[in-house]
Amino acid sequence: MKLPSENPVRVTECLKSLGLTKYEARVYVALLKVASATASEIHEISGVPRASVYTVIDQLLDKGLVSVSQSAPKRFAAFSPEDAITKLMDHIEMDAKYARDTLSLIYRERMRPGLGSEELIWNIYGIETIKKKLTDLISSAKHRIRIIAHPQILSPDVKQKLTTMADHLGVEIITPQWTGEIPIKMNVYIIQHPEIPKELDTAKEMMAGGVCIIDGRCVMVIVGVGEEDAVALFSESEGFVRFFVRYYTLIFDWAKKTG
Amino acid sequence: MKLPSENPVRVTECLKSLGLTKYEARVYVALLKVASATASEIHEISGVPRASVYTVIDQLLDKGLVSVSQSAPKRFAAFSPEDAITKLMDHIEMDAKYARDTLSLIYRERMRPGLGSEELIWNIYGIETIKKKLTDLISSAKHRIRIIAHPQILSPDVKQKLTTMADHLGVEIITPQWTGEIPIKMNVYIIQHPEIPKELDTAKEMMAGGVCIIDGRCVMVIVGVGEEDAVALFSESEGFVRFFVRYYTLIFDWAKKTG
DNA sequence: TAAATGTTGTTATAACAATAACAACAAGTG
DNA sequence: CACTTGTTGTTATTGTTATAACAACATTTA
Repeated sequence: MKLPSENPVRVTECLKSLGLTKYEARVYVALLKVASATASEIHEISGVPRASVYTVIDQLLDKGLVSVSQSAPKRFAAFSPEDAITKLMDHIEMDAKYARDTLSLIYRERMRPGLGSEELIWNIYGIETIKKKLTDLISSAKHRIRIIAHPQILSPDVKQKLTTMADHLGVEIITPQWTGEIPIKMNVYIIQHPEIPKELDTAKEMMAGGVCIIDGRCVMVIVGVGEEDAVALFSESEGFVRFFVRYYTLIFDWAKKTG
Repeated sequence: MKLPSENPVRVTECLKSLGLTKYEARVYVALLKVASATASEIHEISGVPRASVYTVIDQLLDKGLVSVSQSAPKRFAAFSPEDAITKLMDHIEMDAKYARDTLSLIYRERMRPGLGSEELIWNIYGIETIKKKLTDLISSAKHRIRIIAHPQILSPDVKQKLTTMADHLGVEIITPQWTGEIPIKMNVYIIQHPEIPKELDTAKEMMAGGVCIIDGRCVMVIVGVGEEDAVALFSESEGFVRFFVRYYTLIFDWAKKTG
């Protein structure tokens, strides 16, 4: 298989996630390199077995990615990548729309919004999912937002949402670092090297991520913030919330005393 | 499997084309119906074997579509369809972008643009592909566009493109029907019930679709126009073009005579 | 020219990989 | 004890990949 120096495996994998099989992807890519080709030539360029090329071409014809000339021997040609990718994506987007519409109906009909039972503690994995959830939580606040946060957690989206919310409810943030201007209506406490009181030693690693308390109603605790190990806990459980409100209050008082 | 009355198979198929397996789709849909559920409850709602639910949930966790509470027994909950579908689509769109960029480089490096050898006659399948190709051809005209077309072929896109091109080159259209206003610079000949001269009887079915001649350089002949049997022929072959230029001229002269 | 060789298109079979489906077991709970 | 939970392993199914075989036709060779 003679593909150029861009990563052939990666482009094949990408085409696979657009709905092509490995052979379809390889044949399509091979045809992009030439004006037209016979099945044997496609076999030589792509490495797909010659006898299989015919079946694969039929599939690509069905998908509208290639065209055939009924010459002897038959010759085949690819439509442009722009057209082909657009065509594949249009189909996927239609499926996505149907799924979204149908599933949203189901989701709205269920008993209760949110993550479920109040007494449970939920694990949320993945830094993007965590940030998304955090932004959603901030948006849902009605009275007060209290945050202890490592700067990595304070993404532009999160900061922007906090700034917006600070216009009509209390927002307090304790962080070792804040880049940019502090919005007028927000209370930001910057602590460069927070020393945690000894009695809270067991919660020391909590400072690596953050604690976000919304309305004294729910809490999100961000424990790991790496790309692969990003984990957050979320709960509406009274006990859980109480623990972290106390924790926050302690840190907050201590932060006010030291700076 | 107790899914509601929307087509459960269809939504599962749509989720599969977004990258989920059948079991993943079923579990995710099941979780959308409840605030949270244990593995046994998921099994009862979705029909996925209880022992398999655990593996499937792990996969959905990796994909960020669900969340877990480490209670006893564990409970699981779904993120909203909007978030989930967006997440899946973002990933697919990244793949599409990479594929598009990479393949476009390849495509531009090949020897010759277009559908290939001039002497070949290319089959193009699918009404949307045909319309797209037709629009592209119209765009590529340099001197003159001559069309015999059934109204079904004259989609808004095609008409718009023709109107644009008519501003700086000759556009002639013979059609049994034209909806809307005829653009000033375009020559449109409307023939309500075209009677084809006897000697052209063999080409009678050609009138069902159309013939588009670009610059006397290439021709596209649309033969079938149904959703399933839409086929067009395209060629830059001199002989092919000559035949259809003659055919067009005959029809054109005859159309001018009969009004 | 006939025979040998090569090419094309089609069909069938085998192998492989991923998913679906099922079975079994240990530990914990009521 | 029966039931539930979580885990692991095996089997069955399906779709894709890979290979083999053959007939018909085209080209080359002797």
